[in-house]
Formats: sequence, C-alpha cells, structure tokens
Amino acid sequence: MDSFAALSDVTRRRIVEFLGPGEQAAGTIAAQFDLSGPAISQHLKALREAGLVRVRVDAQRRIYSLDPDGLAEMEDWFARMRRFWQGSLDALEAALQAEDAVNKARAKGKAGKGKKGEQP
Amino acid sequence: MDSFAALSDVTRRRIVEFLGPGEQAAGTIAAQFDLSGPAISQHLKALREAGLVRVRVDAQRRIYSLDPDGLAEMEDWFARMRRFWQGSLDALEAALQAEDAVNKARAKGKAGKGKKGEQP
DNA sequence: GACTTAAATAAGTAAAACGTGAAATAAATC
DNA sequence: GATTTATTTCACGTTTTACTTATTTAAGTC
Repeated sequence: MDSFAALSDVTRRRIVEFLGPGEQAAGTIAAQFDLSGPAISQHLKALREAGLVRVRVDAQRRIYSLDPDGLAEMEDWFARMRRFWQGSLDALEAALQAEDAVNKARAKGKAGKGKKGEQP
Repeated sequence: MDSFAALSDVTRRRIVEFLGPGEQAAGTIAAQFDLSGPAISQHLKALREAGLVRVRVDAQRRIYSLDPDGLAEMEDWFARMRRFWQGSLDALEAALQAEDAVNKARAKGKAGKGKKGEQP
C-alpha cells in the first residue's frame, strides 16, 4: 500500500492527525475512535507499511509516532505538481484579466455576436 | 469521493500528472494508458467529483485541466500537518546529533555495551 | 438523414478494503 | 506459573473499487 492509498481512509488520516502533537500508544489511539482494537491495529499496520508512522516498543505497549520521511515523500509529489498548477493559477488569473479587458471593451463599443469561447 | 481517495489510485494520479503541463482531451488522456476508454472516463469522473480537475466542452471533445482549487485544498492538509512533523524532524535531527555526540564520546573512551543499532 | 467520432453511462464481475469477534503473542504482575 | 494487560494476527462477511463489454448520447461530416 502506497502512502496515498494509506491516507485515502479517513480513519487513517485522523490517526496521523492525532499523532501530530506527539507519539501515542496503540491503545490510546484506539480510544479516540468508535472502532474495535483490531480495526485500529490494521490501520496502524497500513500506515506503518506506507512509511507514514513508526513504532517503538515499550513493554507490552507499542508507541506510534509520525515518520517524517514518509510524509516528506508525499509532499514531494505535491511540490512537483505545484510547479504546474501554480502555473495554471497564473494562467487563470491572466485569463480573467484578459476577459475583464474584453468586457470593458464590449461595454464601450457594445459590439455583439460571438461563438462560445472566443476572446477577440 | 474525497480528494485523498481520488489520488489513492495510481492511474488517477498519473492523469493528474499528465494534466500538469496543460489541458488535454479525454481521448488524449486515455491514449496514455493501457486501459479502456470507459475506465479512463470513470477515473475522470472521480477526479471531477473530487474537485481536482475541470472539464471544458469543445464540440464532441471534453477538455480536461487541473483544478488548482481542489489541489490547493489538499495541500492545506499537508500544510497543517507540516507544522507538526517539521517539529518531529527537528526532534529527529536533535536526536541524531545527540547520538553523534554519544558516538564520539564512545570512540574516545571506547566504553562498550549498548542496544542494537550501534556501529562499532 | 446515414455515418463517423468522442465521450459518457449501464450492467456485470473479480479483487481489494474495512469491519467484526475469536484466538494468538508477549510482557508485566500477583 | 497463572492472570491480567496491550496489541496483533486470523478467519470471514459485507461493501467498495476498478475494470470489462455493450449501449447510449451527442456533435461533426459526407
């Protein structure tokens, strides 16, 4: 299971959020949810295998914490994508400004007629 | 389907990546994959409903593009979480430095005994 | 108006995900 | 060493997902 799939589940996302402030025992995590222990245990396994959390053993307890590496890896994807969609945002702004200019021009000259999607 | 679930699928993620550089017709997108047209159409629907992409109609063609809003919304989650795991990273660095200091001290004094994970 | 092109929807299916209760594992306590 | 505590693993039912092919919708083109 990859990191994205791991975070597709709301419960797992909430677990990650819960671990934000600091490490927590499996039982403490489970107590936050209206689900059976095994259910949480399986979610933790998924997060572990996705490299999003780490376990530390303390007697019978398993103490879970965020794995910054796994999370950073996901952010990388967004960083890579952001380059593009930031561009899109810029393009959108430009388009809106252009449209605005056209509207102003129209208001002045009140020229009519035009198919869909043209910017004269 | 929420945005995270939408991106949990590799194909959908690849579609988003493919749309990075700019808008593309559904057919062009489908051509990138070894899947039937309907399969891609369904993936596009999922991405649309998640608010990650937009469609524009051009005759029979549907031109898809990234929806910066939807993508930004996801990044917000990471931004919110980053505050925490940045802290964790700092803690990790501190821990590594501390470990380093200990190792140096050991090298000097050549004291033995320790748990697993030491590099003699 | 028939035909082609482009895409979406419908219906069905096999595989995966998510939950449960029961059993197994393992450390601490009495 | 039997019992309690914390958690995981197992077996299994239900629901969801990701595909497929067949059909429908809709806009050109001849």
